[in-house]
Amino acid sequence: MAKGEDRQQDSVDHHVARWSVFWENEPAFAPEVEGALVRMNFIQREARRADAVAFAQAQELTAEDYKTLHVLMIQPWPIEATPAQLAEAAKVTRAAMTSRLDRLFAADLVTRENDETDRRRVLIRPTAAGRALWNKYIFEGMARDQRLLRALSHDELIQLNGLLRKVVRDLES
Amino acid sequence: MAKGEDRQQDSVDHHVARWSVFWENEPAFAPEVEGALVRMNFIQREARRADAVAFAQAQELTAEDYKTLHVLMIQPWPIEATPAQLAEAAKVTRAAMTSRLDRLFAADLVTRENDETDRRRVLIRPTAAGRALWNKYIFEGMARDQRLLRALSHDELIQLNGLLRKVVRDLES
DNA sequence: CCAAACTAATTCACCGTCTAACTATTAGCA
DNA sequence: TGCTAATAGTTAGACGGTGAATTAGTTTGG
Repeated sequence: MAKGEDRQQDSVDHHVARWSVFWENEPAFAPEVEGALVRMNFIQREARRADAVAFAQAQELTAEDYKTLHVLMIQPWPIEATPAQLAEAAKVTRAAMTSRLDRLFAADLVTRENDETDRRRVLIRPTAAGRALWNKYIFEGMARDQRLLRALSHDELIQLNGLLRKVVRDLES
Repeated sequence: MAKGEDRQQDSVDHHVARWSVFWENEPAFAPEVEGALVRMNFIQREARRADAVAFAQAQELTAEDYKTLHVLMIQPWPIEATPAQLAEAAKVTRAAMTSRLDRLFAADLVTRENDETDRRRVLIRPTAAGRALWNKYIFEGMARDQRLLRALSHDELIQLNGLLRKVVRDLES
């Protein structure tokens, strides 16, 4: 803003401009910080909404259950995982993963198998139907993601990842 | 990546690199798109987690209830709003807002008043205690947000907002 | 070698959200 | 005017998540 080139605004600019009136001389208020977080929130929300709509129409499975299937399919190990590994990958608690796996198991999309070398553990594997369903939706999901960020050129996407990567690295250290 | 300058990686780079093996020649798979979305998700999740921790320690109010108080305090109108307006600002359904307001009302942080000019409507106003509580937490929240994005310089934050603004404007149109 | 500590998966109670239905009130229009 | 449609807020029931407690199996150290 105020850079000679009169950049187009979004709704977040309006919100932040109004807040700035409250906290004009307040050092804790950083408009660029608040703006960036609100915008990321907006984009994420839109992504979840689009996913939910797609899976609601499909009727075959929920977005959550697809995500579970997805983290199972892209495990580093061939094609099996424990509930705990899946819970970590999907970023939910183990209790939540148990209930997700109940549904996938009931729909014959995964198998539960006792690990004989450590009998506390359970090994989850996708069935043929599970693999087929994942294949059916994986590319549609990617297409939705591309549509979401279609406003950015390839170079801009690389630039965006560069900035986000700095933040993530800092938070991970 | 592969630009002469050997940039530091984050965990998302590893995931995406592994996925790339699956979909090497698949045009629907855009590593920069998936990376950007996963990173935004990571950052948002971290923000929510930090907020939840802060309010759990405080014991006075949940992060959700604070957010409700917040959207009430920063309304464009002097300092009153209907449940519907608050629901839209907080991005939850009206039903969810009803239950949030029940809690705030029970804690004497807001008042409910019948609008005599349109008797379907209810006007919500913060009490003195509600205003005080908002004031108590607003700057801590801003400080958390700044800490979250501390890895970026001022210029980088402006750059980041420029990119995100493009995406948001596209999605809003 | 066995008790204590740890780990894996599950169950349970509770929470906050959502959708859909319902009540009350207002607006539109024949 | 009086009927219909739209709108504001709430309520009811289901869903998915969490954290704590439970059951079962494994590891560790005196």
